[in-house]
Amino acid sequence: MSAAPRTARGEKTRRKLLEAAEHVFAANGYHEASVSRITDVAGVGQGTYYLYFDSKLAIFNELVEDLNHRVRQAMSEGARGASSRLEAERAGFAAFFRFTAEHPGLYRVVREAEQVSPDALRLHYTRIVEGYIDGLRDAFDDGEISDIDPTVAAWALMGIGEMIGMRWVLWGDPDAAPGAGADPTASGTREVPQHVLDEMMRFIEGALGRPGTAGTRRADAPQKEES
Amino acid sequence: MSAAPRTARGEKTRRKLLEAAEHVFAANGYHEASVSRITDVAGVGQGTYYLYFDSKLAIFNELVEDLNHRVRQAMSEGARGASSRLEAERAGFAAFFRFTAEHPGLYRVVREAEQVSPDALRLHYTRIVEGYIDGLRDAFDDGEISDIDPTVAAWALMGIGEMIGMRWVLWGDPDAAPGAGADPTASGTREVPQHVLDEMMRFIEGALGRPGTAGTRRADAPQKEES
Amino acid sequence: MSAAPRTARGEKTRRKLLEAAEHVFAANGYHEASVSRITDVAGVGQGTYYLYFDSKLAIFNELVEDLNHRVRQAMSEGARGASSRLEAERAGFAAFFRFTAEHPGLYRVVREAEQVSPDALRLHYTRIVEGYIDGLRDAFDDGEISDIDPTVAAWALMGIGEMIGMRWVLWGDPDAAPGAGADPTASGTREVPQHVLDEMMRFIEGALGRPGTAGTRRADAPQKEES
Amino acid sequence: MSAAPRTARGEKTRRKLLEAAEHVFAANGYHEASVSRITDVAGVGQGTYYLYFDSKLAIFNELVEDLNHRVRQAMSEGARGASSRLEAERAGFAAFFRFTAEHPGLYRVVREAEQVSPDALRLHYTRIVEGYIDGLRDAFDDGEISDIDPTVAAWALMGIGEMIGMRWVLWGDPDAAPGAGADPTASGTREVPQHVLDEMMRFIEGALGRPGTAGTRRADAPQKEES
DNA sequence: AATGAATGAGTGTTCATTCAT
DNA sequence: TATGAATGAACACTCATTCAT
Repeated sequence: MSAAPRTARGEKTRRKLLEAAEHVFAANGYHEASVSRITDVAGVGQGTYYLYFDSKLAIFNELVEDLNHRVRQAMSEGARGASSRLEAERAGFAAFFRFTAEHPGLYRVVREAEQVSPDALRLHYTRIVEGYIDGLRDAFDDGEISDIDPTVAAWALMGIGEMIGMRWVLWGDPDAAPGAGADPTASGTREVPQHVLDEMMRFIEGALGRPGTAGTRRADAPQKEES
Repeated sequence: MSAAPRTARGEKTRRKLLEAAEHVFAANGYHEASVSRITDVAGVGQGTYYLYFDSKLAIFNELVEDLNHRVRQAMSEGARGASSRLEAERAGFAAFFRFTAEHPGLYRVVREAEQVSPDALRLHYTRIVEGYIDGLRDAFDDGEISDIDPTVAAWALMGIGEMIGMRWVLWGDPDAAPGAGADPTASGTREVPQHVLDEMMRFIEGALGRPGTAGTRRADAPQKEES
Repeated sequence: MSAAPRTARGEKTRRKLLEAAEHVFAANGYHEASVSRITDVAGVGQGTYYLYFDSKLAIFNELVEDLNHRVRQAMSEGARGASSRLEAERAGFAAFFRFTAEHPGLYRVVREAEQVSPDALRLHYTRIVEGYIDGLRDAFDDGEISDIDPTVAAWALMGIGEMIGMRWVLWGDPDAAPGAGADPTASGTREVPQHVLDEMMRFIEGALGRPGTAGTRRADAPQKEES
Repeated sequence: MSAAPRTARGEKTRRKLLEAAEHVFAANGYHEASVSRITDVAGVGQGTYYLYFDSKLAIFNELVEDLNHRVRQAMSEGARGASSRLEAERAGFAAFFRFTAEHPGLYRVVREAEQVSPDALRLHYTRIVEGYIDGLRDAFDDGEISDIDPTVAAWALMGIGEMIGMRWVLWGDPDAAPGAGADPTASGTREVPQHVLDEMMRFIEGALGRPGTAGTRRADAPQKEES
């Protein structure tokens, strides 16, 4: 049975393990990572691991959780201070891409979570999507966007960000030889090109439409979140 | 070294292995699957596997390839006979969701490919995206959509389909108890609700804009030209 | 059960298998070699092998036997026509080294036989040694060498040839980096340097002593009676 | 990665594994031996093995190394206290044969090393030979032997010892039925008969010759070690 | 709190051999 | 006579987890 650390020393050990796990999972993916590699990197004994975590999965879940907090924080910080809804949206995406570029392992870890810990994955996406939904609701209420179902739109936005991020941040140069972009050790400093971000925003802007215009005809049938 | 089957019997065995592999990978994911599980399901000896495939990875790659052909075929068949570009688009997505519902393993396999065989994954997405790009180019040439960069738009569409599919086809009912949607053995017959498909298409329709305008020009092109 | 070939075609197939086996065993050693590699090289089906040989070991034994005939033949041919016993001895060794150089696999195969098929190994050495014994007996009878026990001397000669052959033919250049001489694919064309052969013969000549004396009598029997 | 044991318990386990490996390799040869057989004999779990050794080969190499130290030690201890060079030589050989008789696996292991770990084999022989070379040099300097090239002579001595040891220690009684001497489990208590040792020493004594006598005529061309 | 030693079930893969055709 | 398909036991090696200290 793992236990919460009861001392400052224990607290520190636990943090070391989490940090080590992030690196190891990011570099190798869940299955390639091993508990002993994590404890090596953390500089603690193998047995120590099980003082703080019940299993290999436990630390992974915690990591996904942690990553989720951090992306969302990065996104809302990025969006903060934007002068318009759309600008905020754009800044949020940019922050997301930046975070992905700086933590390419995030992507790997999260996508592998699908097989490893589906609940963690669902929670991760759902929380981000909830942020989008709130934003879309507010935007609609403020008359800035059309009456599109915010839940559907939010998941669409999630997908757009994920795919564009994968394509331009993780894979990087499109002309790279096959295999190159797949190098897990490739530096994650690639940026989404300005032009791509622009076009993506045009796409989204169009999608979300204009209030009181075409595409808003269903205002009379206000959407619940769920179908 | 694996060999292509030289006899009808061998051909049959190879097919049995591929089918077994699809089920086993779909149910368990790549890492949880084992070659011996595959050969058990196929009803052949373990050694027989290596007569046809060089490694565990080899059959996985072949499977991703195969799945890629099949989704794309399903999508273009679904889209065939549509009376308009948008209808075709919608039919394509519907076919994609149907395929996903019928082969939930597709999703699992393809997403895990990111860790396991990144090249296979890239090829998979890229091929689908290329189809989108072609369609978007034609649509633009025919004056049906705005001048948005087709590559960016195509990846956005890919993301939308992927995420909506994950959310509504694979996870199914949103109120399901956590864990339920993750059940790998859960039947894959869920459909994307009509309303979600509608809203998603509204989103896309808006995104791709109106011909002769920027995607954002849409507001000043009043609704009379609404289709 | 294997069978002797009953047709000319069968005879040819059997020979192809033996030749292939020689190459494969020589290149890889017994354990690394596989029956399927042999049949591949021979250009026949795997099943065909078992028409002619009962097991993997069977062909190995036959090969050792065959090799034994060939070295002995090479040695006696080499020695033929020598004008004196010692010259014959030297020519025999030279032929042995030449054979080893041309068939480096011989060495490998024979030495591995120790673990694989000890009887074959014993027979191999014993037969060669018997040749030495006969020669030594004749030499003694002709008053050319001392009265040393021919059996002991013969085994000593066997050891000398084997070790010198290993050291100078198989390992080749003494300054070669470790690992280099071990390369199983290294060409076996190295020769025992003249000087080494000379010194080795001096060694043997001294060992076999002078007729009518003990091997150790030699010092007081000065060189005038040198043959 | 294997690790050096950090505790007394670990030290003990490592030793148990090495001892078990010696027995198992000696009895079965490298290829027939299995890691699990070794761990069974050692009485530890399979995984434990890999705590101490990186591979099956690693323990084999260590064993050859270890055996090498032990034979050489046995040989120099055997030779210690001999009153003359020749007596020392004889005592060294006798010790070698005794060691072989007590550790028949030595032979098997070392000779199989040729296929398995050629570098280890070369090192093994080379080290023993170096001891011979030193002895021969000293003997020459002391005027006890002729000027024969010490390197060549040393390898010849190595070969003589090896072959005589194989013939009389490992195979034992010459009239034994074929197969008997090959029994890997046969007790290794056989001795080289007195007569054989005597004759072998006569052979060697003659070979090394007397200083300033026939057979030494090449004193004017002092030998370098290498041709 | 911390550790390193120990475990054993499980993995992908190989290969001598058999057999139906 | 010849074959290629099929087999399954065996192997080296890994790793999440447990435990005595």
